[in-house]
Amino acid sequence: MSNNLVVYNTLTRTKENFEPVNAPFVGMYVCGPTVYSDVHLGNCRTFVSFDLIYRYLSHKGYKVRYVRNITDAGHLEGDRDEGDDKFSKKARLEQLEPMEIVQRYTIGFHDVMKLFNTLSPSIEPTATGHIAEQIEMVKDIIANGFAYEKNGSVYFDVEKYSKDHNYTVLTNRNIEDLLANTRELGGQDEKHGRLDFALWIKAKPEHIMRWPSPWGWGFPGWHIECSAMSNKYLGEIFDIHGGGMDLAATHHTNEIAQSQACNHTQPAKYWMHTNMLTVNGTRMSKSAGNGFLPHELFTGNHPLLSQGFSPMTVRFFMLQAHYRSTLDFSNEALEASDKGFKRLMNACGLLDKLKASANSSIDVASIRQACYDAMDDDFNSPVTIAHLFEAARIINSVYDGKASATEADIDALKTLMSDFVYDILGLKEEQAQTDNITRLMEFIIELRSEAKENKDYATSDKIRNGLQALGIQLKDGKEGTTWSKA
RNA sequence: GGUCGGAUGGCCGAGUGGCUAGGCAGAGGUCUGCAAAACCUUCUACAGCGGUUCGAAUCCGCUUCCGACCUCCA
Repeated sequence: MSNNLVVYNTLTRTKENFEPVNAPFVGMYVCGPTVYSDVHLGNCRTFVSFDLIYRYLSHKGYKVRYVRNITDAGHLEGDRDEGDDKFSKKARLEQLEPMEIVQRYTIGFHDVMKLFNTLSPSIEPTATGHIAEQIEMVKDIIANGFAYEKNGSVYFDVEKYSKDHNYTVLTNRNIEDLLANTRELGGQDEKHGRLDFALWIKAKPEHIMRWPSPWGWGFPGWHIECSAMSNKYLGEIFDIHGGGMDLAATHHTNEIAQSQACNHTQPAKYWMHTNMLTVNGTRMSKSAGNGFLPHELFTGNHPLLSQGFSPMTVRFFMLQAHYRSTLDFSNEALEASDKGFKRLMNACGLLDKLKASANSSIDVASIRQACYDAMDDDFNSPVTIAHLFEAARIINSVYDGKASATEADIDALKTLMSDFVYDILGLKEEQAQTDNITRLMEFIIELRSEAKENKDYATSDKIRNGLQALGIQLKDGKEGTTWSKA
């Protein structure tokens, strides 16, 4: 495995050489979804981005343990550590058990991830499955003097922590400014300081999701689950901790404080944050109500869309932007990606039909190297894709007889596309063609060819136009006719 | 208000001191029974104003505009 990879680390705000704590093993923790409603495209972008990272690290030979949690408890409506648990609230609204909510949306999440062709994480732990670990961690933090219990709840003492540690290490903010600008606390608040956050929350009588603890019946605060589970499965220090950029300021900042207070070490060596998907320049989010749901996108059933876009088109669209850039979601941009994606996949489909020559007029090795260079530069998928389009152009040229490739060149092209398009970018043919359809099309094309040879263009055009209407495009080339889905 | 990040051609989106990003759209051409596809050629850029430099989209300063975070949110 070559060791040229650089990754952008939010901790240092620079690109750093990627040097795993314990190579060739890599531990990667990504904050997963809160399963109280459908995932929207913005959520999906983050998971597609980390899927790319997971795939590339694996391709380079690292043995990656990829942990992505499911948050199924403890996520409150507001971050003031009061108000409703999201699951309890949703359960009341829909007259269901909280765990029915969790089950429904967890399955929905997995279905969507599968459509986007993301690989499953190595471990997908749930918050409710790790209550004991969270309680243990809270106990340790109390024992270390960085948390206090008040009326059955436990809070993290941020001001005390910040005396010896850099609480805002991720966001580089000034703690005094934070103190000055944080909202006023409610009058009944139990916290010592206004930046303090809950590690454990006492359950109110009507609260359904509750567990026994040394401090009474309650439930864990949102941030502690990730600290406890990453610690359990990846150790006190692991390589990559990731999530959406929106999590950096609060969730990840608090995770670092918790781990530091418990284990005396920062949990992750590299913090990676993916940028937001926007709609008309504004962040797509659940609360803003501008979220696209995957099925709205696939069916085109949305006011901003003229047509449906397939999951692979959307994945390709996402990969055409760098993961740290915002990506603006629009019908026009998706249409462009749709066509580009089809062009790339069409070239891949021609690979088996290329004829080898004795001479070569192409240079595959330099394209392969350029793809690696791009991916090594903080997973720059858009540049990688640009180089793959160069490969596609070459494949088309060879197919047209306008460039020549040796047997070795063709093998190299096949390997290149297999490695980068399928394995690393995680793209795939939209629908595997069944043998029957392939044979059927061969038969139809043969009939049409006969009509053409007889100069019966009325028949040949009727066949072509009829297929066009069914969404199948015929293309007459020098080597015969090929077809694809329009 | 505080912190941070942006502003690239018709659209999306890379790029960071000198060398074509790429995709889509547009124009011309080759091929073709005609199409489509493909291939070749080609037109639209670097928010504004200063500064540094032999040279800046790229570095610095200011201005304008936009966004994110500071409330749950990937």
